[in-house]
Amino acid sequence: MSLRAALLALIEVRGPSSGYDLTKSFEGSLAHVWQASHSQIYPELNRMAADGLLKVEEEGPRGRKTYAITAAGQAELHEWLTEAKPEQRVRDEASLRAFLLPLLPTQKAIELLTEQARAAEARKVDLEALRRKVGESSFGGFALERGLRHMAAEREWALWAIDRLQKSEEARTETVRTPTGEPE
Amino acid sequence: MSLRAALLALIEVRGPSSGYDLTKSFEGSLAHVWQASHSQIYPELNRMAADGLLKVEEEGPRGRKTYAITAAGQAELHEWLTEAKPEQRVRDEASLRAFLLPLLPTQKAIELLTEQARAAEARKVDLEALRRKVGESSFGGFALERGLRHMAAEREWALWAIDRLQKSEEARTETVRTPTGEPE
DNA sequence: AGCCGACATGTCAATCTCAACATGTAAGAG
DNA sequence: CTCTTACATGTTGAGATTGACATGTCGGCT
Repeated sequence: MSLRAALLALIEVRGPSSGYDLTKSFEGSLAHVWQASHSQIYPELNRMAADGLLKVEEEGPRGRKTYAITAAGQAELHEWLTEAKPEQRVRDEASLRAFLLPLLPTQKAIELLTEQARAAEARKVDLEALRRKVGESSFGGFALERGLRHMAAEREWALWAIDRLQKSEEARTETVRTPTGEPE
Repeated sequence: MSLRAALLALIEVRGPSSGYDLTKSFEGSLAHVWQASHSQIYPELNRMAADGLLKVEEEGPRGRKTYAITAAGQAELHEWLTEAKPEQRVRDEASLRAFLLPLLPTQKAIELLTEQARAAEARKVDLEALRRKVGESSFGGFALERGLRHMAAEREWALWAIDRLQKSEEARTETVRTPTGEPE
């Protein structure tokens, strides 16, 4: 359902568009939040036209078909935006990896977390650059800010986890050195 | 690949388990990070056994089959945990909704964001309760902390977005009331 | 004229996921 | 003995997604 909503929304804001245009849009800033390639988009546009949500407004050169949103399409989009209950479940490889982290030896876990903190920081820098480029209040601005905040949270979590692992490792080493009682 | 990794990891930490056991595990705290139902788990276990990652250790009453991890399975798990590059792409309905937020009239957007902030807070409270229940350093502890931080970020983002929308709405109303120059 | 890159649309097979359908056993309560 | 609940394992059909295959056009450069 999300692909439909995304396509309806894109056509709503861009005006009548071809599958090719929409594919390009999915390669732009939208790629940060949802991905779809032409092999998914073209069939979906055909289905949506068959369902009356879109209509082929114009057939141009090179077989180009321009889809426009219909009243039914606008209704469907509005319905999705306001009524449809958002999918709550997370299914995120990063979450799963965080869950399974204790399976790794401390040192290896710290290495991975360090890399992850670095990656989150890099992604944050990218998003900041994107914001400077597209301006404060461009279309995807809310999503951009959201991404930034989540990346910051991710990075801080990784640093917290590293710290925790290091402390427990120190405690362990200490215990080994002086198994009982005070040192010396 | 993630389902395989999750199943291998569960069997690694739980010891030999049946599909039924593993299905129950997916209904527990693991459900916060990854979901799988028995209709996905049973066939996957069979494939993994065929691939030599698991072996049927024991057949019990009621057709119960207990799967144990093999050396190849342990190798595969270790490989996934340490070598496999994590999937970076996000495909998250919440992100898409954030992206499309400007399509809504300000008031409606504020309503939805308010609900979202509430939902994030509720989820945060749930996770805190879970942590109190299972203890500080239980198996999923890192993922739990990560979830908490992301929920906090989500809530703060929603509040920020509400504030921003309210300010732009006030500015708009103000402009309407006094189209040019100073009031009065 | 020939070639290349961008434009433009499709199909297909494989994989993942979900909800629904389907079947049967064992244990305990009444 | 019957009923219910938990145990236990499947299959199947539909939808989502990906990567590879496939085809053809148009404009500009050499």
